[in-house]
Amino acid sequence: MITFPFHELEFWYQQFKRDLPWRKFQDAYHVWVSEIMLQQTQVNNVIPYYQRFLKKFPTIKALAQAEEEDVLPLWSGLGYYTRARNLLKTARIVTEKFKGNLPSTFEELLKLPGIGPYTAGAILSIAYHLPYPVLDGNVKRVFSRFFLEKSNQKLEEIAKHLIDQSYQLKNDPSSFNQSLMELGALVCNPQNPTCLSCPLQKGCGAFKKNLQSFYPQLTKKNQTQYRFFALLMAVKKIDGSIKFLVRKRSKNEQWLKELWEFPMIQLKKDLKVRNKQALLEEFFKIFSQQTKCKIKECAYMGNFFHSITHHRLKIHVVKSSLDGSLQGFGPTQWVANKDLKKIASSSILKKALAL
DNA sequence: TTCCCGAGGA
DNA sequence: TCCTCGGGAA
Ligand code: SF4
Repeated sequence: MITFPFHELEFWYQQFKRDLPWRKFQDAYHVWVSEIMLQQTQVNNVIPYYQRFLKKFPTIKALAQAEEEDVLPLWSGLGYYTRARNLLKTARIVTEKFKGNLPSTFEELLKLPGIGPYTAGAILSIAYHLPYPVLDGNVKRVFSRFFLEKSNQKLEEIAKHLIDQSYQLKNDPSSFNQSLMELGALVCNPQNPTCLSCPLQKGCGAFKKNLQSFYPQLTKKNQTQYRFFALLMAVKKIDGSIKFLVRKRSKNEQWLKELWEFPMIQLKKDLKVRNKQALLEEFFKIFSQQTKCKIKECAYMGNFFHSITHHRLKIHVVKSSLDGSLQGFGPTQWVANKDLKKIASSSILKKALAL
């Protein structure tokens, strides 16, 4: 028997829980879509994506009938794009094999692409009200601090025991798990936990010993690697409207596979921005050597950074008109500004446009 | 600049 | 068991 303030936490949750779009309908489909989007992604960034996604695909069957080209644009800028591809794969499997109902056992859920232990637990507890633990980053942090425990294995055991105990007390696993995650997000946050307003304060080990910043165990991080790129925003007037040239990345690229982007060339070293004329000439050389096309009326638009896990990309942007076609970049197309949001892309495209 | 966050493949 | 994938907030 573990001592834990179940009632205080539940009371706090009912009072302070946020009114999030995926809390409106907590059936398996809504829970699944939201939990996939919330993997590695902040709540506030997910909200608009979730709303657009559900509007376009209100049911799992609607999603199953879609093609990747319909799904990926709704993921543009959200990151971890295999999530969207796996979402579609799983929708098709579930529609064919389970008549459109997500399975309600841990083992069956784990077999589905994109569903791991956390997401399986979330679906089982939130949608099906079954006593399965969820141990995401938020919950891990709360337990680690409350029980002064750094071992992942021990934390998993604690999570299992607590959801069972909570269930014995006739608590709904859905609200118990969500209350833990909500507390981790709103109160017991990573950098600045507000222990003075925390419903778990009384029994909390980290609070008692003032050790909040040492729990949970911090994971060692890879060193950031820098890469430098020249990006070409080629513009052309077609039938009286301005269009941009984009290319589709291949499936062999390291990241952002098969997404559309403004053509980029990796540089051996950073460009010096001080001399803009020299920079433009350098840029011209880089692109004309590798693309066999002529760029003219160049303008240096500036640069920005973009992070992809432990890589940090510094991207220089030149806007120009273009004669001839681009060789060696795979499929290309000219797209009007207003249609750029309809293609699958990363947020690099948005950042370049915003310069 | 650093930090945070699940699943899958090697 | 380690390493990889994106992006935004602080
Ligand atoms: S008292 Fe502080 S450290 Fe303990 S659970 Fe609450 S917010 Fe976290």
